[in-house]
Amino acid sequence: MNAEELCGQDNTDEVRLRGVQERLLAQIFKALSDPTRVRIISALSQNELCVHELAACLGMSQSATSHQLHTLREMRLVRSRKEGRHVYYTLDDEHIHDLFRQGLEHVEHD
Amino acid sequence: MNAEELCGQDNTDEVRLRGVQERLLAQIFKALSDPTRVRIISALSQNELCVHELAACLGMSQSATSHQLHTLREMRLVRSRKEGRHVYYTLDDEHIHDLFRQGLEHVEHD
DNA sequence: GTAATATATGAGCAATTGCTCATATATTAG
DNA sequence: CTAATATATGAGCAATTGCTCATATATTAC
Repeated sequence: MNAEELCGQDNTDEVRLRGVQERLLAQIFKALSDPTRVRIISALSQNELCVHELAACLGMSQSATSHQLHTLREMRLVRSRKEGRHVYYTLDDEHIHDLFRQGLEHVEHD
Repeated sequence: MNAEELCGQDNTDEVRLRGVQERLLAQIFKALSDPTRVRIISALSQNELCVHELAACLGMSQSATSHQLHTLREMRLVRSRKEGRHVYYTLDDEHIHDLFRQGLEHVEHD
């Protein structure tokens, strides 16, 4: 049995696609792999918040919060909406909410 | 509105519990945040495999594979079973399988 | 017994990361 | 206009991480 068969793949295109998906998946999980970012997702799963509200909520500096939001925005896990001086953040879509909640369930049932 | 209210929490015990859960959740996501580990989970979601089979499948050294399996075992995402000289790994439970598949769906629908 | 095979693990190192600090930009208040 | 407020971002630094290399342990083959 060769390595591809052990991985449960025989079609070359499928293997390539799977490889791309695994990298993308790792990126999403990576975005969720930091406690601060999980707390941000957690807070945003309940309220739309602007940066300085989030910073207060996390007990972190404006700069640190903004940097993390930048990361989350790049990963398309959050969306921002500008209103005057404020920039309000929300979760980008229901998928993220679901992934977060399913992870939380996993933690709760431990 | 104070910071706790912005986080959607008013009860102190709830806040503490939520904090613990967020850390645990970040740990699980962290374990899934590396492409190599995602590939391991992906492979194990299809077959039970021993270390050198996994190494071949990943195209990585025995040592690197074993180190990553150690991490995954510590996080209780995989389980090992010894049989003679071989140590066979499987996903620890259905929850991990579900989390992996839901993440994958998210990637596929992008 | 020795040799070969399978796995685990400590040390070390380059790359990445999450913060701080300083600073830039943008909007509102006076 | 100037001052205050809200956010973004580059530089830098300490901590973490994912690998390699060497080596230890365990099992099987002879």
